[in-house]
Amino acid sequence: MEIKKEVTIYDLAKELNYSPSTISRALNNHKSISKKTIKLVKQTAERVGYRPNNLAAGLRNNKSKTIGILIPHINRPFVSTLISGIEEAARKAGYNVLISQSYDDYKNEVNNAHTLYDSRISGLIVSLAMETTDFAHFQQFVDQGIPIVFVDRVPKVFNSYKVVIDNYSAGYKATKHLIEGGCKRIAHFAGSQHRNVYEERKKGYIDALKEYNLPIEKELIIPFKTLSFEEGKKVTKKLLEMKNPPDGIFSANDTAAVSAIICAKKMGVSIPEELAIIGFNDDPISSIVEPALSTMSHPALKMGKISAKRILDHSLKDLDKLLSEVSVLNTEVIARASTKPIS
Amino acid sequence: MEIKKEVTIYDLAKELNYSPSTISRALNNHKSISKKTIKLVKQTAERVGYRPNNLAAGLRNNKSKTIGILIPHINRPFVSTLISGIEEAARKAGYNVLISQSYDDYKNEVNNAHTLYDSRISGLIVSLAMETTDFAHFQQFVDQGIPIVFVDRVPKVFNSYKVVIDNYSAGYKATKHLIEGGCKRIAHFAGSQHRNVYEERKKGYIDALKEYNLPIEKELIIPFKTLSFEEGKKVTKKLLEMKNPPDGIFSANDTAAVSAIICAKKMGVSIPEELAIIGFNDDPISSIVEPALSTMSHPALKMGKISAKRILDHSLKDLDKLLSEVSVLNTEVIARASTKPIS
DNA sequence: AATTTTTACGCAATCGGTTGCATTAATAAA
DNA sequence: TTTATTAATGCAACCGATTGCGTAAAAATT
Repeated sequence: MEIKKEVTIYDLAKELNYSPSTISRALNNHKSISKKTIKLVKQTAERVGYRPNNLAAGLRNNKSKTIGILIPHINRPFVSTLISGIEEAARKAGYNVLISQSYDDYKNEVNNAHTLYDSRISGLIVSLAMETTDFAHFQQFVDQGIPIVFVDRVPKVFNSYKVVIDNYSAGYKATKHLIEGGCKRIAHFAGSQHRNVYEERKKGYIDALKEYNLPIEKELIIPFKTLSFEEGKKVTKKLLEMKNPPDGIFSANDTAAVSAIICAKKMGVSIPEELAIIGFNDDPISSIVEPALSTMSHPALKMGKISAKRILDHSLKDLDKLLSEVSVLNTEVIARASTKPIS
Repeated sequence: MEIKKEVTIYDLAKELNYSPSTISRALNNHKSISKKTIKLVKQTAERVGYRPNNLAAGLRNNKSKTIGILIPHINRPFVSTLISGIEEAARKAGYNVLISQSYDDYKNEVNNAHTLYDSRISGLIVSLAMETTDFAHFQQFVDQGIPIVFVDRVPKVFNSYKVVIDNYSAGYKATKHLIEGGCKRIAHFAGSQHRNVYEERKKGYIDALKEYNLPIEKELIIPFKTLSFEEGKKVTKKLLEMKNPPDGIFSANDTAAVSAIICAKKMGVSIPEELAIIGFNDDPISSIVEPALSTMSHPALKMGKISAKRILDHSLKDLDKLLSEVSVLNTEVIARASTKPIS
């Protein structure tokens, strides 16, 4: 199988008796090239099947029109929708999207950051691994003026773009929703306290309890490792076997919340009467489980689009300036059958 | 903000008094470079924070170590898991992964194929858009000897790598499962007949009916556009309002199947006694819905890994030769509560 | 008509690795 | 010791697009 020779701007130049510079400028709509020439060049390019070589352009510009994504796991509803939003915005702007998953492992995150850097991406979108506390692997991007957008799971200290929801407020709202439904003993399924999202949700939970003069009980605040289905079932079983079991659960994600519903039902505990449950994320399973899970909305698509936009707009900006813009999106309680109506 | 000068192999060359060629070869473990030199070069590279420029290497080699993915929608369980599998295998081999979604639109698919080509990917993994019937946009890859792996939704005619499940057999098994549970009138939620997956599932369905001497009734074979939740509800309602409603449904995906369960329950139809339902894919919702949905397994992660492997191994192969290998994976009935046990 | 400005384009260097073809030094074989 | 090999490295061209600077021709201005 012979490989066809690719057509380059040099071929176009020869064909049209122009210099490669003119071809290049014509293809990029450079203002110093006449409309007529531009049209001619583009038509010819189309006709002969010219395709630009991003690698060559990228090398020359020292940056490819590519956004890199570094997330824990692709195959989770929130993340895949986030990526979808990024991809859509990026593609509209003529950018490609590189993905990599850390599997919530710090070392993978470091390696992937380097690998993405090697492709001279023009921006990086990151959702941190569960236990990442050191951010040196992002420094090289900063050194090169490459914008970083942290999304959802963001560092507290690192100076950069951030796109988040108000997790504190969300935790507060979720807990308040349970309280207003009549819950007196509310357990919390908490994620890693290294991560802002889980730390803040927990704070919101605690402050809501305080607000309503409910006691904060250590044994009702369960630290999870991964907020998985299995973990959720185990924890729920233990909780319900307590002499004084909780009458409400605020879970930091839907997966664990759904497992709680299933476990509680199996144990004959009625939902929401004996145990009200609210989750987080509005995953597809949350509206399918029975009773349907009340949860907090999580605008994944929008967060993705905003993140991409931050990067796309970055080059237009005064450097130094707005490098640390934080976008905080709103979330709301999605009340369904797993919690009681406000009494 | 000043941008730090990046360190290149030329800097390493100067630092170590070697030529750039030697540095390059050392970094790539070329056999003609002494172990000592290799070690020295790599240590120095590490120390001074050298990072290779993929764009430069890619330009020279006319191919970047990158796998391109072209799928309809990222945020679907099957697809995001497929991507996860691809990403994992690719990264292990030092490859990056570019993603793009067609949104099941032919024109997007064409554009994205070109855009991915522009990045000189070393292989393309495609799951076709719903209505794609022309494959000219893939020709440029063939012309350049760039391997294409079609996965799940594959063309019938295009000569290329393919990774699929045996959809015919799966359709047959699913239908047989319903029949053996006692169903006599089985409806089928069918997808676009342009796509192998849906066409073959339907054939399997039909042949199973024939096998068991059940009549094939046109009005029970429902052509869906997108197999969405909304579509599923509408169709189910109509079906159940027939004078002679079906007692079983084989849906070509889980989304529509779950919607059927929910709709049937709402209408007071008992599942599986009056209506047995089996879906396809084993999406997370299928085990959460009540009654839990029987479905066909769909080895997304494995399909992803195999697809990536095809591309990674491609360069090792005799060209011309095995360019059209087809990998067919097995699927099984996952029997749950939405179908009756074999009688 | 002479001068200035604008328009439209070309020249050539550059981005950072890679690699075929030397070349030199070191080792082995004769 | 001489010659043949082998090992280790350097030279220089190349990949394809971009862009600062220069220039000729056309248009505008005086």
